[in-house]
Order: sequence, then structure tokens, then C-alpha cells
Amino acid sequence: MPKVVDHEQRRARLVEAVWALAIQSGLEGVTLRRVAAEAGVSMGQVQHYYPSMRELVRDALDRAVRALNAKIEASIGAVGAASPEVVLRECLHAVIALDDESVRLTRFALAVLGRTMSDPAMTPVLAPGDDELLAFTAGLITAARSERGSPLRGGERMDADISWSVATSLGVDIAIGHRSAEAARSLLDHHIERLLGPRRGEETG
Amino acid sequence: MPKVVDHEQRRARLVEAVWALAIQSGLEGVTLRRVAAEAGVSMGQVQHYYPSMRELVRDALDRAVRALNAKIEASIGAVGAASPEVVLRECLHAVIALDDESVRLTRFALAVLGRTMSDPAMTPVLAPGDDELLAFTAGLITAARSERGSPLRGGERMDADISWSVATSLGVDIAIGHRSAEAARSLLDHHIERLLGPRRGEETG
DNA sequence: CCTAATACAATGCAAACGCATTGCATCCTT
DNA sequence: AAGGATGCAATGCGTTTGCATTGTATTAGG
Repeated sequence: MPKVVDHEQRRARLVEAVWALAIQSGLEGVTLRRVAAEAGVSMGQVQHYYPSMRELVRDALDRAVRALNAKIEASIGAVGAASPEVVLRECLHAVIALDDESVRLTRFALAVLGRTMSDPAMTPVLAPGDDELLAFTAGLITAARSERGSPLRGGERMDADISWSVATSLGVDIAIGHRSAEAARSLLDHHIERLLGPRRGEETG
Repeated sequence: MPKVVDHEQRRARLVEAVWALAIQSGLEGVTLRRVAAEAGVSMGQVQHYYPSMRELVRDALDRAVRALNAKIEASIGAVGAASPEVVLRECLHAVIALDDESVRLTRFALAVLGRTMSDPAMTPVLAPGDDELLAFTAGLITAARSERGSPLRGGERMDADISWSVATSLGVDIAIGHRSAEAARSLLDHHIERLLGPRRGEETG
């Protein structure tokens, strides 16, 4: 019965505005009026789609995290069937191979993290790797090691956990400008090399 | 000529109030009036010691970072002269051995990080390990490895960089409640073990 | 065509904000 | 004792905030 519009598109536009504002002037710079202005719509429209500021930011964070995950999963899926080592490398590198959009999203997520801590309802969305992901990664490490002929020592699960920590930490460093992408990449390569150990027959000293 | 008071104590009290407010309700919850109330003083006093909100938060961040570093350096200094491996372990563990106060400070620093990105004047205070620290740590790693009789492969500088990333990343995880202290500790131990390699004569597989 | 529901747009409002100003009490200096 | 600098308390101001309310245009169903 009403005017028919694309709700999804409206929300996406508003959230986009929130991202832009938060990145350029901090989360404190995100107000209903400014979001409306940035999106080029009226304040009434913002209120129509989000009952409160809180909900707006919440959805913006939610969409940012989803978008980031989607990008990572896409680049992982792109490698297709390959050796465990290649897949592992792609997984970890995907986290730090941030295009401009990903940097924006990461920065936004980081900006929200501060507020997040005092708002338990928002926390879960930023939780670290789940059990499933760690188990999968541990499997990759095990396979890659045995493929290299490198000795297994157990603790691959911990190795996986640490590797994700390293990758995300480097990703954050890139996003906030504390590291260049190349520096992060070579660090991650170094980590993976140490992680998988020497190839069969390779000298170690 | 004026009333004589302990300026340092006043500022410390105000900054303490900022920390408390920021942790419990986010940085947005830090206002001049609330800081005054939390510190149990008048708003006039807050203004007297800090010309603007910005300066207040800036000093609060500065003091938080200093306090954190002081704690870490203290626990490192406590080990005195010891083997490189012991010193190295202490250095890295110091970052994740957070007492309640350190957790508060870390959380605060994290809360400010969001705003920081849009305020370049504040950024440097949160910069990662400097060259000096990395060189020192790389030296420890080299020494610890040779003490173990573990082969050197070069790249100790990168190993040092990665190790600090792991430690700080774990520290952050603890502070925001994504990991327990024990879990972080065993992960860090695992990392160090892999980092230093097998002891002479030890089986690897 | 009529009606009701929807999608806004416009405006209003109380609260809260940072900061400026003012006034007074205190204490050292002379 | 006088005087001036300082430490603060109190209050006021103009702006901005999130949100509520109200009004209006649009369109599907009857």
C-alpha cells in the first residue's frame, strides 16, 4: 500500500555515511543530522529506518564485519583446490591484503571497539576466530608440515591460534598506519616459514 | 603567592576519573561535568587544570601509556641479570601479565584508539615497538638460541617483531575479555618454545 | 474512487554539551 | 598590613544533540 522503495539500498546508503563520518572524524562525529547530510537525505529518513542512534551504529558495525568476512572468504575461495600450504598462506594473507575499502571497514570496526567494551550487546560481533576455524587451520598446518616432511610436534591448534593472532594484529597495524603493507607481508611470510619448518633435506644452520 | 596545592595529585585524580568513566561508559561518556562529579570536585577545577576536553583526554592517555610501560619495565627490571631466555620470557610475559589496573589502562587506551585515528596529534603515543626495542629483543633471541644450541637461521629481527605482536595481541585479547589470562599464557609459552627451537640433543619429531 | 498504510519531511523540544566569565578565598611577597 | 597572583566555585551562554511529534505525499487493495 505504501510507496515502494528499496529498503536495503536505503540502509546501505545510511550505513555507508556512518562509515565515512566515523573514519574522518571519529565515532563522536557521527550524529543523526550529519549522517543524513552525508547520505544526502532528510533526518526523518534516518529516523524512519533506525529507531535510535544506537541501532544505526550497531547495524553499521554489523555490516562492516560482514563485508570484511565476505572479502576474506572470497579470496580464500578463489584459490580453490590446492596444496594445504597454499591454502594456509592464502587464508592468512587474506587478512592483511586490505584494499582501500577493507582499510576503511577495519578502521571503522576499530573505532567502534572502544564503545563496544561498555556495550556487551555489541561485543560478540567482534569476537576472534571460533573453534571451527581454528580446527580447520590446525588441520592445514598439520598437512602442510607433513607435506614438507617437517617434523610434527603437536600443538598445531595453538599454532593456528597464534597465526591468526599474528595476521589480525598485522592487519590492524596496516589499517591504522603503523605498518606498511609490504612490511606486514614479509613479516607474515617469515612467520609462516618458521611455522611450517624446514623442507625435507634442507639445511637448518 | 597563591594557595599551595599538589598539582600533580589533582591532575592524577582527574585523570583517574576519566579512566573510570571511559571504561564504564565509553569515551563518549566522558564529559567535563561527569569527570568533575566522579572526581568529587567542581567543574571549575577541571577547567582550571585542563583548558579543554581534548587536553584532558590527551593527558589521560599519556598517563595511561606511561603507567603501563612503567609496570612492564618494572617487572623486567625485577629479573635482574639472568640468562637471555629468562629475560626474553619475562619481557614478553610482562605484556600479558595484566593486573586489574593494567586491564583498566589497556581498555582505556583501546577506547581512545578509535578517536586517535582521526586525531594524528595523538597517534604517536600508541605507536608500536621502536627500533631500539626490536634490536634488543632480537639480540635476546639470538643469544637464547645459541645458548640452547638451536640453529640460527637469521631473521631474528623479524622474530622479535612478530613476538611483540603476538604478546600485545594477546594482551589486548585479555583486556577486552576475549581470552583468559591462562589461555594467553600457554599460547605465549608455546610461541616462545617454537621460537627458540629445540634444545641441543632434543628429539624433534 | 476511496481508504488505509506506508515513507518520509519538517519542525519542535528538553537535555546536555564545552567553554567563557565572574567572583571570591587563599597565601606568599613586600 | 597591603597587594597581587593563584586556585577554584558558580553561573551563564550559545550550540548541538537524540528523539518525539506532526504533517504530507504516495500507492496498493477494496
